[in-house]
Amino acid sequence: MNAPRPITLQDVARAAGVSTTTVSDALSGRGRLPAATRERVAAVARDLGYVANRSARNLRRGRTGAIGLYFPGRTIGLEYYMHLAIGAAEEALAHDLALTLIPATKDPGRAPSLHLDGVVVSDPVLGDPMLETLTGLRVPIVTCERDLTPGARHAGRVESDHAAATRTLLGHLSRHGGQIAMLCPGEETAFGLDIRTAYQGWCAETGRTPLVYDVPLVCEPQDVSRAVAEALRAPGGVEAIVSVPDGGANSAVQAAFQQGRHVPGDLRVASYVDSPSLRGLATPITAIDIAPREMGRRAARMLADLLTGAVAPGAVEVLPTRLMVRASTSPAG
Amino acid sequence: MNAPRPITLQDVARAAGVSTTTVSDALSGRGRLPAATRERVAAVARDLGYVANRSARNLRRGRTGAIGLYFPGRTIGLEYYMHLAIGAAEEALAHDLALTLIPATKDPGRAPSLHLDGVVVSDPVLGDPMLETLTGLRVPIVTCERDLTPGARHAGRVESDHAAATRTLLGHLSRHGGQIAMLCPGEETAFGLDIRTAYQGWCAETGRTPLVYDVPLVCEPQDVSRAVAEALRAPGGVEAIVSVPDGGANSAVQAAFQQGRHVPGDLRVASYVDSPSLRGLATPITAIDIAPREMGRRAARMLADLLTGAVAPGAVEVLPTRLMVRASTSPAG
DNA sequence: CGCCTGTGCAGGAACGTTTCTCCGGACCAT
DNA sequence: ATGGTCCGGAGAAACGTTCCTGCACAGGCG
Repeated sequence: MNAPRPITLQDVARAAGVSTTTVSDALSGRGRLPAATRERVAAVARDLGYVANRSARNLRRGRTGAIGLYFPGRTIGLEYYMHLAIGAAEEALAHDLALTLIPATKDPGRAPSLHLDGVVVSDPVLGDPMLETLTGLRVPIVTCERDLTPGARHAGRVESDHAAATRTLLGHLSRHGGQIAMLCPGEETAFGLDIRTAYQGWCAETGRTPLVYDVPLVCEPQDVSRAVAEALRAPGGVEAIVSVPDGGANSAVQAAFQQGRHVPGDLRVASYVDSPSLRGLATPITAIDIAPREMGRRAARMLADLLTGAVAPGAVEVLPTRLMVRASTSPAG
Repeated sequence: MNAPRPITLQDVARAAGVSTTTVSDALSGRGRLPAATRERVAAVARDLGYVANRSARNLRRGRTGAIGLYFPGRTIGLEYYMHLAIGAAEEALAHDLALTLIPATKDPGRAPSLHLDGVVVSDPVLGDPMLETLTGLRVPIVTCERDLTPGARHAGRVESDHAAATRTLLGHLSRHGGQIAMLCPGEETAFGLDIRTAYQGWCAETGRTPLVYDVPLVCEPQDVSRAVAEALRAPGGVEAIVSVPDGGANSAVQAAFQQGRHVPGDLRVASYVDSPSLRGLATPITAIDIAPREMGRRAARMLADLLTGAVAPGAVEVLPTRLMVRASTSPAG
């Protein structure tokens, strides 16, 4: 518990018989030093167990050494965000940045106590007051998915091509020309909006009637059962159902069964969001891997690059998605 | 983007016509200053929008201003941890600390780049090499649940009384003297160990044969179906099944149904871990609320208090749990 | 009137880095 | 020899706080 005073640059300098400048330069790769000196100093530093004091470094550099991660409160719990957070933390650490969790606070007055070099905002929700608070920090912001707020301009963005993914999934599901119903969350996030729009576009192009049912992203089985029951009564016949939330897909299978439809024989069911729990079901469910961990990684990397200037503001990166075909939509299933 | 130079103590001092010492004292409540001066200086600071530079403060105080949060990689994804993380972040912020996510790293060599005042370790897993790495940081550690590592001594701990909760749940389930089967994760965490031990003790006391089935904390429906099928063949008759993982409870209900047992009429099913998804099922499932958010809060608070000296090392806090009775175990159900 | 205590504040030295500036010497060409 | 260039490195000033120390003045007491 009684901490031995940490080793400082000065300690290393004394031990190596050089100035602190030389030590700093040697360890950072700056300055004009012969390789021999660099190595000698580095060896001394290593032996002494020197580790730079971040506070001092940050003070001097005018940085904070940390980036924040914010996601809207309603949909926490979803494992998607957990993986995104871990991916972001890993990548941040690789860039020598700490990943600080930003809790949604009622009181934006406390926000100034956030002392960050930049912020990653995952799935900004239209109208979320925290967005304004974070913008008020006047640091670069990278969003995961578009911010639908009118006039919002952020330093960077990573997004998935949900429109393309939706069409791929619909194309995979479509077989006999029947309707495909979709259980989809609202339009207050780019995620929900893009999927919905793509679905409606696809329906128009293929001459189908859109069957959209509103469900929250964290949905309850009742919501799903009701929607499925209603969908199966639609004129023209429903040949497939897509539940956008991963938590709703299994409920859809169950609900279909209770309506006397067997999956995948009588009805195909897919989830939009993939998750491990879909893979292990009695009837494994087809879904789209939207790679949350990679999303977190890329966002953190982009923010880090934005901070060093390696990337110019306004950057946009698109994350590939993969359709994971499983028994719930397989002809053989 | 072009940042206007932030307001410093000196700026406030100049504007208020006092020294930086006075400003610092006025804002921090230290020193010998009349209330009038304090208020005047505070007003100036507020008007100028002064916000203290954390790096400088931390450097001076020899602190880092951040605490870390670590949870073992395998069970990430569980919404329990997400809520715990948010609770910890909220409480940390209230104590003017940042909550930094610590990703599990293969390379403990990079760990020194973690510059933290303390660490919260959630559900330490026996044999996790990161535990040693974190201990090597030589900062106070608060664990959520006991660390089973022999000889492990941490600065503080928050835990739930899983033994008592288990007995409460078993008492609630027991009705006709039949067996109660339990699907339980392993003994490499205090969580699994305590539940298992309490279950076995209870069985011994009530003259029952323990029926324990190993399932991972993130379990797949197959694991559960298999265990349920096996349990229902047990001699003496099974009157209830407990799935410790929340993700397994609904699978257990389904599996029981496939074995011709109706819940709760023919068989009662409960989850140990509660989660929102259990509440919304067709047959809502009884479970124990182990309050992850509060767990995160308490752990962060304890760590903060440990840092200020408000709490002495060796502190242990026990979190209350609540049995949430729902239709899956209700006579009326 | 002198001394002592207490009040209200200012000075200034840290904390550990980074980085700008500068300096001595070696080396080369004139 | 003289001047210029380059190399290897040292000095020292920041960065914005905190906090220890000290000073001036006021009032009370003998």
